[in-house]
Amino acid sequence: MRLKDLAEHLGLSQTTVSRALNGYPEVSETTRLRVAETAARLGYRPNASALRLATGRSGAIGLVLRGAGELGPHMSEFMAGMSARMGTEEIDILLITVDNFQEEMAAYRRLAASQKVDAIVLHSPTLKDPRAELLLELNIPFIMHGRTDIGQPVAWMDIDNTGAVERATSHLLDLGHRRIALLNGLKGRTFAEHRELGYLAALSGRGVSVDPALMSNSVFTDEVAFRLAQSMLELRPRPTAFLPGSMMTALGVFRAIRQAGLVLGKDVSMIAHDDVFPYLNADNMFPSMSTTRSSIRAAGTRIAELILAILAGKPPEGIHELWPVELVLRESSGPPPA
Amino acid sequence: MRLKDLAEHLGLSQTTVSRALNGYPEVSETTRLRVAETAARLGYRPNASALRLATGRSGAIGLVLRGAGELGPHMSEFMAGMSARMGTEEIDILLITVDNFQEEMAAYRRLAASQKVDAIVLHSPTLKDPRAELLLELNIPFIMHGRTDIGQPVAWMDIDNTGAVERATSHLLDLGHRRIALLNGLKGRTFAEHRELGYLAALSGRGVSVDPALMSNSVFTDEVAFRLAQSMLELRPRPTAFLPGSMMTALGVFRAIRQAGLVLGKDVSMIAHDDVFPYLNADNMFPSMSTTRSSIRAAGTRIAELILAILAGKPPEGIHELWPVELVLRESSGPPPA
DNA sequence: TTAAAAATTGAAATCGCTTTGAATGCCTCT
DNA sequence: AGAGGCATTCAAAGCGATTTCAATTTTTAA
Repeated sequence: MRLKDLAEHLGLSQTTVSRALNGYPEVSETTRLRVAETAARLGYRPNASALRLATGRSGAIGLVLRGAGELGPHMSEFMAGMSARMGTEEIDILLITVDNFQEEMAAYRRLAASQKVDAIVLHSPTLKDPRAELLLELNIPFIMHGRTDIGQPVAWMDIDNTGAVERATSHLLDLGHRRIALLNGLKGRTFAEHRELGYLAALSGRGVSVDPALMSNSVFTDEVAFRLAQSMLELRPRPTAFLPGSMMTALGVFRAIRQAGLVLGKDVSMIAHDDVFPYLNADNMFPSMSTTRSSIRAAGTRIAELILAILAGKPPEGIHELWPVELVLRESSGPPPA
Repeated sequence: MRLKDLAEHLGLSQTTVSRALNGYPEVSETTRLRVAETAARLGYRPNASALRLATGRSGAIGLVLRGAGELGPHMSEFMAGMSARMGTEEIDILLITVDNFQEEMAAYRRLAASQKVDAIVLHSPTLKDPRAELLLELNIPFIMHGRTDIGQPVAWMDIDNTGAVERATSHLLDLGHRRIALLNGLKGRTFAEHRELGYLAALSGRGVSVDPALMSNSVFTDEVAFRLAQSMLELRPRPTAFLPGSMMTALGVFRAIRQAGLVLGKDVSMIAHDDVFPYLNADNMFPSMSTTRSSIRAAGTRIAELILAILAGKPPEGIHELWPVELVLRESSGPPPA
């Protein structure tokens, strides 16, 4: 069922039918109703490719994932959030996976040249992210989940990682902890650097010296965290508190603590960063987990909203949004053992 | 940079340039080379919308998720697998989320009418899945991850859930277990029904009676599993073995076992189904986890391959693929306590 | 040397929509 | 009654590619 068929069926021209369906004013109310009714009855939907070609809008936004493994729990929550918002509009999400940095850059060039997407979501930025520079150069609208500093203004939305870790660290220091381990994300990632800043600021604020052995950078998986925590717990004096960068990491640390015969919340404290996974509730753990909390799904929804705003004409360079992070104290954090 | 510009730049017609780029035989080797070189140098890429309109192929395959929450660890692994394969081709994945069954059906109708996708991947089927009937009626190619019985042949790829659970259950029975708890997926889902079949077959094969209190149906999350296992462990006589349907479920059961002061692998045995998550390794758990194993990511890759085959003309009704499931015995399973 | 066949190129139609510019009919006003 | 204005409608020109069919040039064969 093409527009042409529908028009013939109605005894009208394509022009009029198109206008009626798209809500243009120069169509009489009676025809509009008749057209709408018939279109609905016959299940007419404009051909997506034709519509895109005619309007010059692809009606899609792109998300490029590096290494397929990047599609983990964090990313899928984020996407769920984006998708929930985009579903309402007629915009869909294009998922592209690449194997490395080179391919990622190539993918952006391809997306731009083929005009497959109207905008791009950039995530997991580094401090000076060349991808942002490329997209700027390619002149394709984009928004960054996170921040980068490339000398030119870009649209971004981020959470206050520095503030979050600073508060958590300060709280532990207030409780009397002096050996606090930070299980951070990969070196070079903006969020990890920001968290480190918060950690260091809190320590130096109280005049506590920094022990590099208590700082690690890695991916956020149960397993890696288990090993890291395990070896840290062998240090003497051993750390009395942990700051795992994600809930997955927290699970690994938790295991290491138990493995060492220690009790979480008594012998060792922990404040994890919680991106709020529906299937991993900090409240329902034993002991319940103290967290710095910020819903990554909500972030996805917000990013989608901001993209829509950009596509509607809002200047990207003005879009900067920093979300505060909650500190939720539960049973896993307490004073250090005497 | 449009084809027209490129053609003018080369002093050739659009026809010839198009042919040269698409590898048609009626173009001299020298021109082809010249065209290819220039196109690469100028970074020409055909406009995706125009190409789609002209060829009638949308170059995308659709994946509809119900309730955004469906985009959990299983789905993202599956998608990672699909995406890895699709990336090689010029086919992208369209992600659509809907809120309920009605909307899902509507989404398929929309996809079909607007010709936004060339094919659809159907997942998490029920025993008689109306979505499959709809897609058949809409005459849009699709493949099902899982199985359904609607009286007409559809393309599918599935793992042998029945066989997997039957073997795991039989093994536990052989070890002497008599009270074996099955933590199954949602009632009505084909995979869950198939697993139940395997469970029941193994029990009746050894003349062991079925206790409905040891069978549950739920989503696969840590939390729910924890509660279910906790209440099952209060039964007397209590179960001596668990069959959790996923690794998330296994973690919850694990917690419940420890919470009850019992030791996994000694007091209670466990064989979990492992979909192979890169961040949750059965081998590295303590104790290491016995599993029935089948990579859901590999399944995604295979589904992508089968879709490509269908798009290339292979008749869907002949595509049926049943993957065997490995039984990997590790420390979490042993004989019941004396 | 020339006719026929093969290789190579191009003009124009096509895909299904939106949108511009023109046309039609009907009022209203003088 | 005729002109100007408004509300509707439509024919046709894009959008940027592929593909059909025709035209031209080059090879081959007689």
